[in-house]
Amino acid sequence: MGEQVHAPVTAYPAQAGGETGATPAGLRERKKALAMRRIQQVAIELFERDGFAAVSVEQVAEAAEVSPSSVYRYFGTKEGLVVHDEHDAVLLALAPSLLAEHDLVTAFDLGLRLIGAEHGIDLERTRRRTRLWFTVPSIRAAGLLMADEMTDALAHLASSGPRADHTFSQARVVVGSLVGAVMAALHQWYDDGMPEDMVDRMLEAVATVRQAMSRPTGPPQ
Amino acid sequence: MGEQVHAPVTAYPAQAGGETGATPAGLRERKKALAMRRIQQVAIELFERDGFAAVSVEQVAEAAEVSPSSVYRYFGTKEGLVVHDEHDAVLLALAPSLLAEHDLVTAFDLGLRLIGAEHGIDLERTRRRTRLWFTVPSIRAAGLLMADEMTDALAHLASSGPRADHTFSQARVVVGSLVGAVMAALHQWYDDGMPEDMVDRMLEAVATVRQAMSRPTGPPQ
DNA sequence: ACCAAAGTGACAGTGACTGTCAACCGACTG
DNA sequence: CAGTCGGTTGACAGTCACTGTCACTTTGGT
Repeated sequence: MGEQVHAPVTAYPAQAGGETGATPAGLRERKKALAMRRIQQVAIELFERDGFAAVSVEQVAEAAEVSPSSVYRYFGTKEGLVVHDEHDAVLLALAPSLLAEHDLVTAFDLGLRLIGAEHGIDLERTRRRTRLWFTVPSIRAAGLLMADEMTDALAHLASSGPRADHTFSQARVVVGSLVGAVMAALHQWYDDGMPEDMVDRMLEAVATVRQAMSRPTGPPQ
Repeated sequence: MGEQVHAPVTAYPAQAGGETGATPAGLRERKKALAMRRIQQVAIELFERDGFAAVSVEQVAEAAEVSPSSVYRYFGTKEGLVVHDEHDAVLLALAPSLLAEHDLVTAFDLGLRLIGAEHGIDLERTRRRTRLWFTVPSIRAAGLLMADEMTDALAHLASSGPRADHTFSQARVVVGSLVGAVMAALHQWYDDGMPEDMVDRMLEAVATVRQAMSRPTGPPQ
């Protein structure tokens, strides 16, 4: 029965109709997307100003002029207000074509550039969200769960397409390690004061892993 | 004020005195460790039987003959009852010596074997906890947060010791990718019905990453 | 205009989590 | 062995995240 799940982070409620282009067609969806953006904006500002714990979902709802019910419908959890990322859907939509033309690691590299560019457009927003990410444990947990689900989704795509040169099991491991590396890079980027080179950090991380792992240091004994 | 943090997972309350050998010295600590083990055992059984959501912390406390306050003091959150792992402290304690004698990836490999052996001793318990891990999103989130903190801790150790051939930044990325790979392997192990070869799966994962990442596929264009 | 479907807000209820405080117990002092 | 000191425990009260439900409204198609 009642229990604080903290979970349905990846339940992108707007994903229903299966979008293709940049701007959705339905007027209904557009309004929803707009409302979500406004609510998230308001929430992040309140969280940064007064502290995540000190702001209740009800306050966010009031400030955004919607009911608490709607906040939960849209974002699932309080943490979802911060970690929900509209660009995730874009990446997921683009992934198949990337994977059709490149090998896994290269496709990941390209996807990273794309996503990074999106985030670079509103870097200040990205900074605010990242600050909350590393400041509030429960937000980080929710974000990591999202990353985990993304890993799974990408591994599925990578192992199901035509050019798939990995089994699902292998793809999962490779994507998992890539995501792990990027997460670490994000952490380092945050520790360094979040300068403008976020994407470069992440790409560099992939390169670092490549180097460290390619050293032929077999299992000992 | 008042907020379900889901966080202090890595707060090993029993770690206070800085243990060295296998069995702690203080009688007080021993009782605490024993109580924690009993509580966790009871909790996991109840969760598996009735479902995580259907069992309240109060019920766990009652079944384990302690107060709810104590449960929270020991495990921090309801999820902590599942994800808390006594072996983590062991790994953390052993890591410095491993890192002093081997390079990062090799040390990780060895640590994996050790930890894996510990878990192999009570494989059924490990299976039960893993099942809950992948069944209940909030538990997975808590576990991922723990893994993240472990990553950080290991990266620190790897970059601070004498033999450190990585900066903290590099070590963090490498460990991050290794942990990511192992997590993916764990997921795959679960999907395959959790046979006896858990450790081998994880080691294989590291090898897979090594191979996938060593392919000289530089950034395109 | 009419209708079916989907979205919205109001409401009540559960339980996870926090902070506090008095009672208590194990560990060292003389 | 008595004393006492620091940390541990359990009781209690309070907050709020989250769930389920339902009447009401809005939207998109006829």
